[in-house]
Amino acid sequence: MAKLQKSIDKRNALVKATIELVNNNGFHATPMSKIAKMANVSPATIYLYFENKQDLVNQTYIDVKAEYTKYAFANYDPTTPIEEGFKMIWKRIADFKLKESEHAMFLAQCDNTPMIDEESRQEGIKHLQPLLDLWERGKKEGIIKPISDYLLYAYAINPLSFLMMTQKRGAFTLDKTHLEEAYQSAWSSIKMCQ
Amino acid sequence: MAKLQKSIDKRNALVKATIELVNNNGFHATPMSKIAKMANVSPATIYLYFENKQDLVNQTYIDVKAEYTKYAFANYDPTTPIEEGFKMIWKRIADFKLKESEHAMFLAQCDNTPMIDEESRQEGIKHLQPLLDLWERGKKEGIIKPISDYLLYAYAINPLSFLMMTQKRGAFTLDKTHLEEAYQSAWSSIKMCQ
Amino acid sequence: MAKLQKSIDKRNALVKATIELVNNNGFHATPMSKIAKMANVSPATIYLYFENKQDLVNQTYIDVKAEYTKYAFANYDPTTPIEEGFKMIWKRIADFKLKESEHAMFLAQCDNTPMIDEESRQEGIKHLQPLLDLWERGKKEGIIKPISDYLLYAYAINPLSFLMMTQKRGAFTLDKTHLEEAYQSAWSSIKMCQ
Amino acid sequence: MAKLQKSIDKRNALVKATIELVNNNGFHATPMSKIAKMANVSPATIYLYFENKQDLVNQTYIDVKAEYTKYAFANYDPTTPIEEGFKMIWKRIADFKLKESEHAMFLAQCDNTPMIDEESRQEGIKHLQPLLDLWERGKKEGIIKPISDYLLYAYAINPLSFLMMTQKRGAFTLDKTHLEEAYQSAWSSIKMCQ
DNA sequence: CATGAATGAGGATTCATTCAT
DNA sequence: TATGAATGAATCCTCATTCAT
Repeated sequence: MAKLQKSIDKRNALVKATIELVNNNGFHATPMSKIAKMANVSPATIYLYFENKQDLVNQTYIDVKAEYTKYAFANYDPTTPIEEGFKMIWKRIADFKLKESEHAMFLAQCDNTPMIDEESRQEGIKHLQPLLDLWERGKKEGIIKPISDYLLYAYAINPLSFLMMTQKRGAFTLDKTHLEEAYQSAWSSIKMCQ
Repeated sequence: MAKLQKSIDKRNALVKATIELVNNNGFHATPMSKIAKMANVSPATIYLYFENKQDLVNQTYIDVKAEYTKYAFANYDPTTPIEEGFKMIWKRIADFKLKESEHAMFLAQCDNTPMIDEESRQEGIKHLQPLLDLWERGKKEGIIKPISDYLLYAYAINPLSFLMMTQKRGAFTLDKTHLEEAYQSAWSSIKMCQ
Repeated sequence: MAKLQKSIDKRNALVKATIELVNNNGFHATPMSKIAKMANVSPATIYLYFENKQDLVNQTYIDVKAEYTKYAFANYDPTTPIEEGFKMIWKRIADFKLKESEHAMFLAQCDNTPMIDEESRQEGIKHLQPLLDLWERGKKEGIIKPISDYLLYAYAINPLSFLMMTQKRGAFTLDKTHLEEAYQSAWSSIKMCQ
Repeated sequence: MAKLQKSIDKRNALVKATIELVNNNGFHATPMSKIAKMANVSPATIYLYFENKQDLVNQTYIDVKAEYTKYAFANYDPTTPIEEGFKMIWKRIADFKLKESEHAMFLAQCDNTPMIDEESRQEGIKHLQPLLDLWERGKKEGIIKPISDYLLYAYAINPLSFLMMTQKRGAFTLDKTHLEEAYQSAWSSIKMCQ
C-alpha cells in the first residue's frame, strides 16, 4: 500500500514536470532527463510509468483534459435552465483557464501542434458531452442558435484560450470587468437573436 | 540580377519547406537537413540565407504574418462604414484561414508554442493596425462595444483559427452557410447591443 | 528438502531460458529481465542463483557441455573394439547434435564467440577424455592415424556442428542416408589407410 | 577525386575496426563509439557510410566473405584436374584461415551467431560456386563421393575453421606437417574409396 | 527465499552547424 | 555563391544490478 502510494506520487510528479517543461520549451525541446530531474527520479524510472516519451505526453494530455472537464462541470446540474447553466459552465471554464493557466496553456499547445496522437486527442474530447447536451437542449428551446457545435464552441468557449494566452504573455490582464464583458460577448454570439 | 533572383527563389523555397514540415512535425522535429532536401539545396546553403534554425522560423513567421495581414486588408478602405468594413475584413481573414490553411496553421502553431522569439512575435502583430483603427472608430460611433481590443480579437477573429484547425483535422467542413453563421456570431459578439 | 527442490527447479528454468534466448538473440542481446520473465521469476531472483550475467552463461555452458559428453558416452564401454567404439560414440554425438539441437547450437555459439570465460571453456573440455582415450588406443593399434587429437576432432566430430547449424537454418535436412554418409566421411578421415 | 578516395579510406577503416572489435568482444559488446574511435572518425561519421550498426556488420561480413572466396580461387583454373584443383583450393583456404585469421575468426563468429541478416548470409554464400562446380565435376568423374555439397563442405573445408579457432586460442599450433595431415584427412573424407 | 521498484551507466542514433572545396 | 562531408553534443532508451520489503 505504501509502495503503491509512492508510485502514484511519482507518476504525478512526472506529469507535473512534463506540463511545466513542455509549456516553457515545447515537446521536442524537453529532454526526458530534465523531466526526470524535475520530478526527482532517475530517467530510467520514467519508463516504469510510461512506455516512452510520446506515451508520457499523451497520458499527460488526457490527464489534464480530464481535469479540465471535471472542473468545468463540477457543480453543473443538467436540469438547470439554459442560460443559467451556460453561464455556470462558462464561468467555471474561464476560472480554470485563468487560474490553472499552466494546465490550460499545456492544452492549447497540444491542440495546436502535432505533438499528440490522434487517439489521445479523441479520448480527450469525450468528456465535453454535458456542454453539448446543454446546447442541444438550448437549440430545442429556441434559446441557442441552431448551428454546429463546432461553431458554438469556437465562439463561446475557445476565445478564453486566446485570452488566457494573451494574459500569460503579459500583454494584458483579465480583470472582473473584462471577464463580464467576455461573458456577454460569448453569450451574444450563440444566443438566438430575439 | 539573375543571381539575386535565384537567391530569392531559394529563400522562398526554404520558407515554404519550413512551413510544410513544421506544420506536420513541429519545430524541433523538423531537421534542417529535411528542410534543405525539400527545398532542393544543401544544408549548408540554409546558412547563407539565415543565421540559424531559430532565425529561419522567426523569419518564416514574420513572412507569413505579413502575408496574412496584407491579404486581410488588400481591398480595405479606411473610410468604409464600420459594419461594412468589418465584414469585408472578416471575410478576407476567413478566406485566408480557410484557403491558405497551411499558412494559417503555421501561425496557429507559432502562436501557441514557445517556438518563436518574443521579438518576432511583436514584429508580427504590427500590421494589424487597420483593424484596430476600425474598431476605434466603431467604438467612437457607438457601433462596436467599448471593450479591449484583445477581447474584440478573441471573439471576432480568433474563432476562425479554431474552425480552421477543426476543418484541417477533418472533423468538420465549413461551407458557405456555416461561414455566414460564423460571421453572425462574430458580429453579434462585438457589436453594441441596440 | 521441498525448498531445495524448488530451488533446483528455478535454477533449471533459468538455464533453460538462457539457452533459448541466447540462441535466438546472442549473449548481449539477451537481457536478464527477459531471462527472468521466461523462467517465471523476478530479475532479482537470478542473483540468488548466479553471481552475475557472466556467471549465468558460464554455468549454463558447463551444464550443457556436461550433458553433451554424458550423452555421448552413456553406453560406451572402454573395452569396446576401436572402430565399433568410435562408431558408437559418433552416433551418440550425432544424435545429440541433431535431436538436442538447441543445446548443440548453444555450444556452437559459445565456442565461436568471446562470450565464455576461458576458465569455463577449459572446464567444459575435461569430459571428452573417453574419446581421447579411445583415439590413443586406436593409434597404438594402428587403426587410427597417429595425428593430433585436435585434428581428429576437427575431422571426425566437428563437422557435425556445421551440419547441425545448416539443418537449423533450414537449408538442408540430414536424413538417415546422409548420416551414414557423414559417418563414412568421418571414419575415412581418421582411420589409417590400409 | 581526393574526396572520394578519402571516403573509401574511412569506410575501410570502419570495416577494419569492426572486425577487430567484434572479434574481441562480440557484436553487441562493441559500441559504435569504440568503432569510431579506432577508425579515427566521429561516431556520427559512421552513419554517412552505413545505415546503422546492423548494416555495418552485414556489409563487413559480405566484404570479408568476398575477400575470402576471392583469395580461395585466386589462382584456380576450372579446367584443372579434380584432385589437383581441390588441393589447390584447399591450400588457399587453409592459407587464408591461418594467415588472415582475424578475418576468418570474424566469419566464424558471424556463421555461428544470430548477428547477421539472413539476406547478407545468402549474399555471402554466392561466391563459393567454383568449388561446387569442381565437386560436381568430381562426382561425374567418379573421383568425389556422390554426396550432398553440404556434407562435402562439412568434411573438406569446415574443419579448417575449427583448427583456426583452436590455434587462435593458443591451444595448438598448426605447422606444415599438421597441415599436410589435415589435407590428407580432408581428401580422404570426400574422395571415392577405390 | 523472493520480489518489484529503482537506478546509474552506457549505447545507438540524430542533428544543427561548420569547413574545405 | 553553393556544396557535401564531417562532427561534437545531445537525446531517447535499455539494462545489469541493487535494495527495501
